[in-house]
Amino acid sequence: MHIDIRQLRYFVAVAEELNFGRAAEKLHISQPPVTRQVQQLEQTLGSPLFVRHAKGVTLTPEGALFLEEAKAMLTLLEQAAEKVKHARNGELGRIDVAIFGSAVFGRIPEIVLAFRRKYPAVKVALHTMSKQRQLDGLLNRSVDVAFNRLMTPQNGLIIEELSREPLYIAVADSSELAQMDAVPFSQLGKHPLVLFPTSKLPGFIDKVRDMCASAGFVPNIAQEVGDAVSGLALVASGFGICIVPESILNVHLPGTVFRPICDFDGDLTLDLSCVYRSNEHAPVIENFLSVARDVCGTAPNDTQSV
Amino acid sequence: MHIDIRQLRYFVAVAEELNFGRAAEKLHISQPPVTRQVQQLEQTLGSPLFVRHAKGVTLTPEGALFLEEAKAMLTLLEQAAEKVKHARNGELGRIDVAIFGSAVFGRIPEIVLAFRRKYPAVKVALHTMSKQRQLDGLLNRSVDVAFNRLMTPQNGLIIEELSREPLYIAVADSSELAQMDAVPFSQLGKHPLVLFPTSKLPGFIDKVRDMCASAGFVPNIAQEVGDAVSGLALVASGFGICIVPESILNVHLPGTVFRPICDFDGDLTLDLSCVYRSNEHAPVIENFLSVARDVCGTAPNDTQSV
DNA sequence: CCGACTCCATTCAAAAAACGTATCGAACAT
DNA sequence: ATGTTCGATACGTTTTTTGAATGGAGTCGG
Repeated sequence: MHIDIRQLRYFVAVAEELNFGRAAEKLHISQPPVTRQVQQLEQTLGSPLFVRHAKGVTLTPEGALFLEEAKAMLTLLEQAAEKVKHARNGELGRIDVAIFGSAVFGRIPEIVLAFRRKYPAVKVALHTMSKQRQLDGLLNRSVDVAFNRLMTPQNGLIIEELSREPLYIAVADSSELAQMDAVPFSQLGKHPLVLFPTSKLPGFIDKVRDMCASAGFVPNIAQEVGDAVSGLALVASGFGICIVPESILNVHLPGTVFRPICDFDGDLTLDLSCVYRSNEHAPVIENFLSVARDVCGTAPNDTQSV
Repeated sequence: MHIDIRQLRYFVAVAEELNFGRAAEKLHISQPPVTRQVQQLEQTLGSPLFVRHAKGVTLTPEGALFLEEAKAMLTLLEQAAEKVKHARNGELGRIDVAIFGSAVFGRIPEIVLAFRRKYPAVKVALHTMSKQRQLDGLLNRSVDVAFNRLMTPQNGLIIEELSREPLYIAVADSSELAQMDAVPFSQLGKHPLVLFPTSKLPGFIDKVRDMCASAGFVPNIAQEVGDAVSGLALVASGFGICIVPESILNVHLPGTVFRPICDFDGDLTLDLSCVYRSNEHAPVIENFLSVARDVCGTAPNDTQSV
């Protein structure tokens, strides 16, 4: 009643040799099983596949038709097995990567491009989302790798720093600060600050407050904006100044210039980290991480977890 | 070492239920065989397909990938069996039909269209060729059904008359014959005849000679032409007259008119027959023949064979 | 015309594989 | 701690598959 792969193999062998005996030889078995399996196949299909005559056999029209189908199935089977092997090597599949808004100005595009070049059969799905959604996504497995900054350690997740960017000040080119080669940190207290909202980059606002406190003043936070480009636009319009990581220097907005910060002996950098599940060892993800490390020139063990 | 259809079925069942026990129930077997077949499949694929945890199982990425492939294979298998069944019913496949040059003016297009409408999945290949090539093609199986006229019985082939057309005379409209409602047969001796060459329609020239002999004169064969339209063109140019079967009346060539023949008590018709192998019982061919008979309104037993 | 040969089908006993019952063991939940 | 759920394992039984031997139909050459 049921068709068997073996029946297909035997049938194809006979169809190719047009001779039961030689087919059996090719299959490294004796001839009777070949006869029986083909007979069985013919019975389940309800139609003879060969016409037997004294000198070998020939395919019936139905046999010729079924030969095509049988071959297709056998190759499909092999290809399926091959695909699984490739998936196992992380060369095939899909990876969901969560990024943050201004990530497109940094090294993340480089990473994705390098990965796509190395593993063209892997589908990379990029999702821009907030830090909290990234964490949720990682835990409910809708995200495999998340990129963000200033991550706080989290149960079951590994945070791996890929690079660390110095902070710059974005100022209007009409501003007096634009005249300086580098802006002393103390100036931050004397100008209105444009910052990213807490929901988008939690921790950054606290980091700025801490830095200012250590320098003995409180920042004058004038406005929170949703994304880096909007912030720069406000800066250009003379609204205030903005603290940005180095990658934002790739954004050339008329009316704004970037200046390094001087006269501060604390930490004036912002990290770029990737986050992934600690219990996950899918080859696709590991391959992606290793490409990311490669692009950023870091070793795989610069990690912190809980 | 080898993947089995059963393994695929069991795997798909488990993947759909995400539970070995329920899958076994659905398959109407006990649970251990399911476990074993899936284990075996995983081993041959070299990759786990499920992660087992206390409450059922979930698919690994490789498992999800292989599930798609497995389903595709199973449906392909069913479709293949279905196709064979259709081929067996003559609803699928290919048929090679040989026709003669001027057949396009007769009922053959009707037949082919009716067949295509009834069996849209069958590919009909039409080949225009000479009578001898038709016979060769039938014997070497490159042709399944041939249409022609005045066939002589042949070993292994069945000749079946589908219709019988009265003969007409094609004359130039400027000719005196065009004035008559019907042309007396005796007039054929008094005008030059345009005929088809022996190679294209063997027998027709002899038939004409015989008819003339029985009427007591010899025809004046002026010219042999390759096809009916060329013959009519010669007629229009005043070269002579032409004996044509009724279906040629569908050809409206300016300068020619057709007239029935009168005053002859012998046979003034030409047959349209189809020829096929007597030992062949492929359903596609039988279906085609039955459509041809249907279109021509003949019974299936108007045959002559050797 | 007859015997040798080729090739597919069948028989039958042995080997292999699949199955089911019973049981184990781990992971939760109460 | 105890019961429950669910997948894995052990093992005896049944089913299926296999191979060697044989049968039987058709073909070829002398």
